[in-house]
Amino acid sequence: MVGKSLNTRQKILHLGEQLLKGKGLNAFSYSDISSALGVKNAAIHYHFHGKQDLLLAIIEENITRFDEIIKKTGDKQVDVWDKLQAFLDIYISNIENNHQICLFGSLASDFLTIGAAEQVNLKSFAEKILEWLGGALAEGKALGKFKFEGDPRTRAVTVCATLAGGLQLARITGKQDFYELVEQVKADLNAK
Amino acid sequence: MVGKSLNTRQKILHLGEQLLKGKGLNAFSYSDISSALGVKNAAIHYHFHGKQDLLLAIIEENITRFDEIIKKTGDKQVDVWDKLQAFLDIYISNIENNHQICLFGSLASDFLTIGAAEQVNLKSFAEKILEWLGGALAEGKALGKFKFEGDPRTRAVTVCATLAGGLQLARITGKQDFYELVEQVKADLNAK
DNA sequence: TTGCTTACTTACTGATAAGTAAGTATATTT
DNA sequence: AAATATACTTACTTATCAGTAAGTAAGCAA
Repeated sequence: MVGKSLNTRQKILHLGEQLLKGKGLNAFSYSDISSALGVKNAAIHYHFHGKQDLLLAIIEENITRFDEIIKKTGDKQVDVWDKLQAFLDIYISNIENNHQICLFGSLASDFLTIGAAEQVNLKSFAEKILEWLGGALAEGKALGKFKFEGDPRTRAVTVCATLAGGLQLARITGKQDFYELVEQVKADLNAK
Repeated sequence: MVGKSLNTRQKILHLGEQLLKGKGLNAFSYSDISSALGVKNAAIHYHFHGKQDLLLAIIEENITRFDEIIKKTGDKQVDVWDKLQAFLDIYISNIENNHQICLFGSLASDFLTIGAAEQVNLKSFAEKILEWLGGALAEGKALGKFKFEGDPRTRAVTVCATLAGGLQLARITGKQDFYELVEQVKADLNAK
C-alpha cells in the first residue's frame, strides 16, 4: 500500500501545525493526527521519531515560509507598506484559519518544557523576524513613510507582541478586536 | 493531622496559578502540586473536585485581585499615570516571578478546549479589563495627559495584547525586550 | 528472482493522567 | 462522652499518552 504514502509526511506536518496553533503542544496527541488522516499512530513515529522531532519540523517549516517572505519582499523596489502588509498577512491568515494563534504564542507557555534544540531554533527564528521587521521599519522611517520613536528593533518587538497577543485576546473577545488592532498598528506607524 | 490543612487550599490555588502561568494548563499535573506541597493527589480533589474547578478558582482569584486594583485606583484623585502603572505592574510582577506569562496568554492556546463556564468567566474578565483600561485611557486623554488616536477600547485592546505578547516574546528573547516594550507603551501614550 | 527500501500495520509496553471510594485521625459541636 | 465535620491518606480504577518491536505488502534495483 504505497501511493497514499507519498504525502503522508506532509499531511502529518500540516495537521500537526494546525493542532499546535489550535490547541497547543500538550493538548494534541498522535491519535488526533492519526485518526484524522486514517493512519495508525506508528505511522507518525515512522515519519517523525518523536513529538520533539515533529515540533522541530513544524518550527523549521515556519522558518522556511518566513524566509520566502524575506526573499519576495527583499527587493528594494518593494514598498515598505507592502512589506509590513506581508507580515500582517501571516497573522491574518492564522485568525482566519479556525482562530489559530501564532507559533510563538502557542509555544510561549510550553517554552520552558520543550527540548533545547527546539528552544534554540525558536530563539533564532525570533531574532530573524525581529531583524527583518526592524530593518523594514527603519527603512520606512528613513524614507519618511513610517513614523515612530525609539529603536527599530524595540519597535519590531512591540509590533510582534501586539499581533501575537492580539490573536490570543481575539480568541476570547472576538475577531473584530483583532482587525481593529491591526488597523491601529498601521495607523500608528503612518507618517501622514 | 489538621493544622497544616488550614491553608492547604490556598497553597494549592497559589501553586496551581504559578504552574498555569509557568507551564500551561495541559503541562502541569496534580502530582506537580501534591508532591511540591507534600500531600497526596486526593487532597487536591478534596479541595477542588476536578481540574476544571481548580482552573475556575484560579480565574476567579485573578478577577478578585483585579477588582481590588479597580477599587484602589477608582478614586478620581488617582492620577491616570498611576492607574496605568498599576496595570503594568501586574505584567511586571509576572515576568519577575520566574518568567511567568499572563493568565490570558497562558489560557489562549487552551481556550477552545476548556469548559464553557471557564470560557464565560474568562470572557467577562477580559471585558472588565478592557472597560476599565479603556476608561482610564479616555480619562487621561480628556485631561490632556494621554495622547492616542482612535477608540479608547481599541487602544485598550492594543495595550493588553502588547503586554501579553511581550511577556511571551520575552520568554524567548529575554527580559530586556519586555522592559523596553513597557517603556515604549508609556512613551507612545505620553501627551508631552 | 532475490534482496533491499519504503511505508506502513498490528500488537504491545510502561508511564502517567485525572478521578474515586473508603477509611482515618483530629478538631469541633452538642 | 458521643456525634459530626474537616482534612486528609490509602488504594484503586480507567483512560490515554508516547513510544517500540516485529511483521507485511508493494515497488524498485541488481
